[in-house]
Amino acid sequence: MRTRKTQGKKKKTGRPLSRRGDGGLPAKLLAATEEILREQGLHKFTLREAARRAGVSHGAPAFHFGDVSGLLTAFAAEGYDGMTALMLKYRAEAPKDAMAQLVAVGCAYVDYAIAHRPQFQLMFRSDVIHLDDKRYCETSERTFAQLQETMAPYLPAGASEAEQMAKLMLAWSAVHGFATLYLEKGFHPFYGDDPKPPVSADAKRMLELLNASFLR
Amino acid sequence: MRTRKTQGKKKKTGRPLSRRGDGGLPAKLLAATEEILREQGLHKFTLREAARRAGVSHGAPAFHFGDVSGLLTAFAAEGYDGMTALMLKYRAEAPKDAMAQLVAVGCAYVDYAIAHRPQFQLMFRSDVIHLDDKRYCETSERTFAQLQETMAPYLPAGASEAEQMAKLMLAWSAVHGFATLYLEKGFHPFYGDDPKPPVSADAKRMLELLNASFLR
DNA sequence: ACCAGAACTAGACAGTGTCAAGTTAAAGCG
DNA sequence: CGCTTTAACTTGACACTGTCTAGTTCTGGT
Repeated sequence: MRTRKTQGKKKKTGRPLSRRGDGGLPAKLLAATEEILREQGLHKFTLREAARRAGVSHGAPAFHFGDVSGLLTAFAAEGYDGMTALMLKYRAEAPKDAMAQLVAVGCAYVDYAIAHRPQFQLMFRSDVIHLDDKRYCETSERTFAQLQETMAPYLPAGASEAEQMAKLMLAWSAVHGFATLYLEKGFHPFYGDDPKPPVSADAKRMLELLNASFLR
Repeated sequence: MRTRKTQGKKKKTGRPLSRRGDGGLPAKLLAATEEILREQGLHKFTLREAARRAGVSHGAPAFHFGDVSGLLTAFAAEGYDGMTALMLKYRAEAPKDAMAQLVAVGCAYVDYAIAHRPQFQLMFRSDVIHLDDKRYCETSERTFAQLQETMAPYLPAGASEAEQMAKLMLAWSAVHGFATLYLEKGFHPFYGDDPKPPVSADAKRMLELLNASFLR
């Protein structure tokens, strides 16, 4: 009730922003958020530090995002967008058969998680995010839709909707669980303890295994 | 470096604890932690509030846990212990065949996560926990060992160690991912949106499906 | 020329984690 | 018994936080 967003930024002339800005303080704040999260982690993230890095006063973020959760929610939503984009990219580069498409989506999921670790973690941190945020819901559903779409060929047409949903959830669970454990527990099953191996290859082999043994 | 724990509490007579206590301020603090997390969630958890609920001054927790992360780490370690205990319980109640034992472990994993939601979430929140804490590592490894043990019959003896590890990880990923998404995203695949159905049944059906389609 | 409103700034407040120093009471020892 | 040590706290201080409220400045529209 306090997010004074007034209305959209689609007036002809664009908003003026006092003197300095080129128009994008929200964008700057989101960039600062990423910086801080990457450097210090979520527990050391601070609204005021974000404002500092964006070069504005400590009260400025509240105007655009209302809340510290508001800023983080927006950042998480950006994450879903990025992940969806990566899924589409991988799919476009992959062969058109069902298996390759599904692997592409799974790889994008894991790769994005690894490349944007704190953002990915934030995307599922329900205690710090406004789960009912409109943009957050939309972007998150769009990501899920990709998974659903590429899983479709593997869902038996005869089965009940519940059974199909379950299988879909299981696939998502496997990919999500892998990404999570990879990040939070430092698993590198195929390459031992070496911390910086081709992580993407890790994900790919995991997904191949998933396909080989799970999808019939 | 500041956790003045001095040495163990195993002197003959037991420590005196000024006047009030029956000996267990750490235990009280952990109980208070659980209470707060359950009521308010992690983002509203406060060392001082924990101290308040335990009836001590705001500086007291630092003496036993050094740090806010120290307290949370201890609480997370307790969580691994509880989960291990639940696994053993379910396994004891289940038939002795490999499949039933594995299902028991998986069920315990998910059931524990649902029954102790904030604790489970904390157990994997690497940014807020001291990952190198001794007790945390021990308990966490003990939990993992249960999974490894019950998965053993399903790991092909001929395969390389890496391949076995991968399969183990995949199973863990599936169970962990399911629990996580269940909690963070509110999935109830088998019962629609009804928020309070027999959650345990949800988990069981998911695991049956996992067994049926993943484990050959 | 004027006004409404967007996009901030500046100040204040209660509450936080951490630290240093002080306090209390029991344990150990002669 | 008196004396010292030490575990287990308490108290007070500090810098910093999120949020609120009240200005301030600048702009486009009329």
